[in-house]
Amino acid sequence: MAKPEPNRQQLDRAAWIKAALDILAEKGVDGIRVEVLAKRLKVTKGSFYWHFKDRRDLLDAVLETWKEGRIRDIQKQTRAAPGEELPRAYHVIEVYSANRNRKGMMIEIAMRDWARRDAAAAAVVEAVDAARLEFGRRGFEARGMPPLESSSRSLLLYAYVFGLSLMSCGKFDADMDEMKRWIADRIAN
Amino acid sequence: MAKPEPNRQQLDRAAWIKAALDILAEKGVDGIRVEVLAKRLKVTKGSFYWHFKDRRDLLDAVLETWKEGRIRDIQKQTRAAPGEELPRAYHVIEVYSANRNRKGMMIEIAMRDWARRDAAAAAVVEAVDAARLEFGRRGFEARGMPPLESSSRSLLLYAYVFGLSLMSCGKFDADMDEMKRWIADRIAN
DNA sequence: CGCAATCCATACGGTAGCGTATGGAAGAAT
DNA sequence: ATTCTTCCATACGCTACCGTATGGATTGCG
Repeated sequence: MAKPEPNRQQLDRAAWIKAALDILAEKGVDGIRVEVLAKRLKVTKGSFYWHFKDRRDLLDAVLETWKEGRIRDIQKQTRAAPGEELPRAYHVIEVYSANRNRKGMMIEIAMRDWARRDAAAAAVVEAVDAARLEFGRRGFEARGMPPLESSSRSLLLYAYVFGLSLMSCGKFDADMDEMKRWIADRIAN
Repeated sequence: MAKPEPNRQQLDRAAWIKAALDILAEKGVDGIRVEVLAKRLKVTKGSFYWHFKDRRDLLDAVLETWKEGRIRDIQKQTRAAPGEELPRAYHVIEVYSANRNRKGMMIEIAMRDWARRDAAAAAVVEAVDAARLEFGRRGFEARGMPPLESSSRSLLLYAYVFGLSLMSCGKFDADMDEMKRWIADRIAN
């Protein structure tokens, strides 16, 4: 009768996708190799080719999974705290610019590197970026800022956050925290 | 007597490094394969292993070449227009955020993705970033801004520029140019 | 129990790429 | 002219991976 998922001990697509995301964070897209994943999951690729048509099938599934997750995150935040747009801007900077959320940030970078060469990945990244920018824009507009300024601040915010994550992830200065605070203020106020 | 370079018709290290940088921009580090480069240069890998010990030797040379080029660019700009710090900030944003300099931007991204997994690459990227940030900081300080603010603006400027280049390279909005102008103003003034 | 579907292991052929070994061509040195 | 150095071609073995084919094990179901 094809019940959804009663109690599955064996691997399913989700397990492969999760493993693929792990490697994506570590090694980039080119690191996603089916035989490597199989070894990591303690199975052989016979399993893989049962669940997936080929490697590309997995990659598409990874893209779709990541996209849905990011979009859902945005929607969650949107519903979460209406009327608290200012602290939210700081929070975004906090979460993404720190060494916390390291893996998530790694995936972000890998995704964008991937998007340079893959049309499907580019489309996914673009959709996620659009959603985030729109989210940020609404936050600033809710504080009474005009449309152009809101869009600009939103773009500045996200570009800054991602750009910072690219900068070697190291510290350039002892006053990094103060600098970050100055910048967050500059963007949000 | 080993004269430096009278008139060389054959390939030398520089040719391989240049080809490697081309592929780096197109496919990322993992795209740099010696047999692929050889085919592109119309030779066999017999040539490659004459000029380089192994693939890693080439990668290190690529890193060193890129690093020296970026540092030299900074120094050139530093000497070029002292006293014109404001238009220079706009110019940086212009040059890097546009679709011009596309290949250079591609290499920047590939380098940073590379730096996630390779210590040598990370060190190079960090050195280049440090030089650029210091360059920007001096620019703002020359306009009379205090140290912390200058450092912060410099960091914001570069993080924004690189972050923007990650955002799918597509347009999110019809008013993109106006937004960029607003942002440039926000960063520089 | 027997049967069928589900999920995985094993084995195979094929390509791409690394690094080595060796020979050959072309010019420089003597 | 012979020899030596420089630079590249060819051929080889080896590993990592992809995708397929096929058989085996387990589980739900009649």
